[in-house]
Amino acid sequence: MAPITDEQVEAVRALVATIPAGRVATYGDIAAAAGLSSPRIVGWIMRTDSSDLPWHRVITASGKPAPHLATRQLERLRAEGVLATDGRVPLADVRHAF
DNA sequence: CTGTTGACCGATC
DNA sequence: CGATCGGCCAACA
Repeated sequence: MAPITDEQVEAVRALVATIPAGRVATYGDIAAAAGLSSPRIVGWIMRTDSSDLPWHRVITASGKPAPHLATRQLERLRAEGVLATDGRVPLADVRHAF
C-alpha cells in the first residue's frame, strides 16, 4: 500500500464519527475498514490530527484505551453507557461492526 | 539519510 | 497473566 493519502485519513475520521454512543471500535478495525496498512497509522492520526471526533470510543484490541488515556476514556465511556469491568471494556458486547 | 518513537496487533515464551 | 519480538508506517531530531 502506498503512503497514506488524505482520503485514508478522511475515511478514518468518518468511521470514528460513525461509531454510535455506547459502542466502541478497535484501532485495528478502523485501520482495516479505512484501508490502512497498519493500525499504528490510526494512532498516529489521533496524535497528530486533533479533531472534534469522539476518539474516546476508539480502544485497543485488548478492550482498553491507551495507557495514559485509559482512566479518562473509561470514565467517558461509562457516561455513554459502556460499563468497563476491571478497566476493561467487554468488546464482545460493545464492539461496533462496520 | 539514519535512528527513535508512538493513541497498535498478533504470536510466542 | 506478563514480558518480548517482529512487523507496520509516518513524524521528528
